[in-house]
Amino acid sequence: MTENTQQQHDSVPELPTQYAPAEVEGPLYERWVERGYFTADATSDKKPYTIVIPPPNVTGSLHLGHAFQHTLMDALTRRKRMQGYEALWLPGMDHAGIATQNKVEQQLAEEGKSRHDLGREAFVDRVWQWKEEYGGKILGQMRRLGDGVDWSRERFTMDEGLSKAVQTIFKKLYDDELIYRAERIINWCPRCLTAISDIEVEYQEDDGELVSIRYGEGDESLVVATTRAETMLGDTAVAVHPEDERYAHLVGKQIKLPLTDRTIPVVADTHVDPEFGTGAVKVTPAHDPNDFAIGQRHDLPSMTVMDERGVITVHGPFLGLDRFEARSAIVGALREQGRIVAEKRPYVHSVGHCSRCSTTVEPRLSMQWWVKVGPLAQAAGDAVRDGRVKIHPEDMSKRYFDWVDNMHDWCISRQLWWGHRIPVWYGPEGQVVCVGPDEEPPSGEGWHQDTDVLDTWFSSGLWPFSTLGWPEKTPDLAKFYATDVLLTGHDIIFFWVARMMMFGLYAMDGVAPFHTIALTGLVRDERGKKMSKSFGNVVDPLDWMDQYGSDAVRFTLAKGANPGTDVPIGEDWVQASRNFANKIWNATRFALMNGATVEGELPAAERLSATDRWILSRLNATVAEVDAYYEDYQFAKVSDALYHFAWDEVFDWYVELSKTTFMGGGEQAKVSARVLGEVLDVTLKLLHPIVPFVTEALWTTLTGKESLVVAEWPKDGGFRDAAAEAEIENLQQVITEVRRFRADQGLQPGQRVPARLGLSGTALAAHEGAIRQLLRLQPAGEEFQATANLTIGGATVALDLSGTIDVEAERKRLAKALAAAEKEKSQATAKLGNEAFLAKAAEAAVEKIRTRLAKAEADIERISAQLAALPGA
RNA sequence: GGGCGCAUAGCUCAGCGGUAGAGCGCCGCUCUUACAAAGCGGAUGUCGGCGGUUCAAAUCCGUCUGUGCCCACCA
Repeated sequence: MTENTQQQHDSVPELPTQYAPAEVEGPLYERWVERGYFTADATSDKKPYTIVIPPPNVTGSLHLGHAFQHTLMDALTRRKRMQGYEALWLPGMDHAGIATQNKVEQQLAEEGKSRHDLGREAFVDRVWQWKEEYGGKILGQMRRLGDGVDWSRERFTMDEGLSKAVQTIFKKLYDDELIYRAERIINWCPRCLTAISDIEVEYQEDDGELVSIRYGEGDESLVVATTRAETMLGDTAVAVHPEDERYAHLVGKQIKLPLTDRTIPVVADTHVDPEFGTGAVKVTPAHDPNDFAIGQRHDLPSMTVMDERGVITVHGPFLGLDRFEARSAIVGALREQGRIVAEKRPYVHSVGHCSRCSTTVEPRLSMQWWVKVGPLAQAAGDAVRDGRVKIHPEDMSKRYFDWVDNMHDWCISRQLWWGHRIPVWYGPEGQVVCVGPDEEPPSGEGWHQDTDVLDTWFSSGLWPFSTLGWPEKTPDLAKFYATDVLLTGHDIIFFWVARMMMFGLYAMDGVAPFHTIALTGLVRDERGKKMSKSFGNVVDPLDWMDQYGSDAVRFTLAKGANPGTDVPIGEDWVQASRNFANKIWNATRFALMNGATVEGELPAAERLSATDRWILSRLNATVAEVDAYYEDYQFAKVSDALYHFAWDEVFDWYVELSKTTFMGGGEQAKVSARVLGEVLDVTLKLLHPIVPFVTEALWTTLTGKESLVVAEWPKDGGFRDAAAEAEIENLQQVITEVRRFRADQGLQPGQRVPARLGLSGTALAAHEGAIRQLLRLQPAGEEFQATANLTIGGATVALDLSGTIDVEAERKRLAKALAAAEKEKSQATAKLGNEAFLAKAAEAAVEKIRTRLAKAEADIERISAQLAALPGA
């Protein structure tokens, strides 16, 4: 080691031999926040780059799905920040109406109370109290992950500004007649006691029972089939197909409804499928959406037979029974009367369940508020159709169109207490007044506000602009709207993405809320199975972060992020990523020990060794590659490219090849130290958006500069050196082949072998030191006897194994190589003998084959000679 | 009932018209200016089946099988 590098060595801070993320990560994050790196400036001249976080539920805690999406969003914003954008990643939480209300109701239940014991106002206070105490656990976890969000702009969907936004847009939609109130069949959850929208219903195949019941008497009777016998109490007709001759004589007649003293008409409706069941359908307008539609067409009365808890309200033997008890009781009663003509059980059919509590949904006739989605959805579809908004990956756009082009009106009122209360007042004489945010609600005798609140997704639909201050014309809104990328799971395209598109276009004068929708898959376990509590395979990312570091978790997730596809993750993989972080750590340690530096100009190309030029050429190519992948949201490819470049090319080959140079000292060592510094500088920058902690710790040590968070993103300087790349590839081949030979000969890795190298006339001459070093080859002494001669890529390596050469092993090795080369030759020859191929294939393809052939022929000649030269041949 | 996707090494996945790849796992040998959480070397595939297009198919088309997801007012 030269004096100079020794000096630098002494001045370098000591790094431990293992990276300890737990000690590094926390303090770094706090420092970033304190220095305001993540705080965006609405007044800056820089171009904005904005991402709003999909607001996690206030009740939520960080799961791998969040960790995954956050890693990607963080990587995007960190890179853009480094590229000189005014980057804003805006955090916040969703009040999560039903989920939160359920949580607090549970808490109350433990005290033996219900929300009704408290009353509305006190209950809502209690929820706020809960939020302060337990809510937002996820925010702390986001810090652990390293999320570079702007905490000064944190928002909550129930905060004052956002509530104002909700009221403003409600009023605007109401005035534009895009919000209306109507009595319809809605999905009702008898446990949550509220209406829910269509997409909050999850259908699953349940075992049911299809019973066929005879309605009417004698000639004037027919058989209907149903899985929901309890609703028959509310039947107000039977429907048949108009062209169904079996029932033509009954259409228009009244028949007796069993178990009641009512008669109901038989109506003809084309909705009925004559092929299905008996071709006759009982019609219960108040408890089934299809029946409701039939009822509308035939002007049938609606008869509600259940209350909001699903309890029968019809006087008689079934009064007070729960809907499922009533079902069996009614079937039993009908059986006694001999009216059950057929039963089929189990009968598997699709049944709707509440997505919040899994209770079977009860379709129910009720008065609710609706958004008329037609024009809004049209605009939302058009924005994607005409390319103003792009969906990644593209095939997901089909799903988006399926939805927006077929959307039903959206039921937005919820019979809950926690949420944005509907800003409508009703007067004593039936007046209905929608009140804007700056207006006084009507007061006086008989006036009262609607008691319902809005669907949670109503306020989250405003998120990309409400969080920036809308409806006020704030500097933030001007600077950061429209946002750039919306990154979220494909599972909430309908819940959230489509709604933001509708509201954004509507409220912001046709400007879409983002130009790109990047959809991610879902995180799964290492066997590709969905993570769920019932499988017991749910992993808390915090555990892994504690054990392996946040960077390891982040890198693993990014490496799995193939566009739109699900991401499997297992602990082994996190370990592998931790190993990678450790590798980066140690490579940098090595560099520091050898005086790597970023000080001073990078030496001109003429002063660089081929090894230096090779790595710089590869470095620049990698910058270009990584940028291209980032622009295409190919995070897996970004990570993969960096992993291999860093580990294989820089940490293995370049570092190993440079060791001789460093040991040699002198001018060349100084040059390489500068090159290694450069390579590390750029590599750490490239890695930083994905693994921010370890890179920050190392980079600040390496450069002595303030922070990588605000460092400049590398640019492809355009430096390429094909000759150097070819030369180093050749060098790698020589080394690999000799190593293989050594391994075949059973030589131990460290064992030194006398060797004579024939490199003159090849570009490899300059690498003799490295070759000898990496292959443990000693100079040939007086007694040197070449017992093995290897020829690789124009170089010859003669080794003296002092008679210990394992001729059999060598013969086997060579025979194998010869067979491979001969196969290669015959393949290439066949190809080149193919007229059609020569005529039609691209010139480059043909040239490639020719090169292969030439190489194969040379190999055959060489290997044959070596075989012949073997003792005893 | 419609729509979309996927089947490639033991596992999880890239590749998507011109010599089958990665990570993990597996088998050897090694403390060698950083790193054993490492290094070096090695083994492993009728690219789901069958047909077709092409000079050339894991890659394009058809079909079958298996599998996953989404949508739907399946009485």
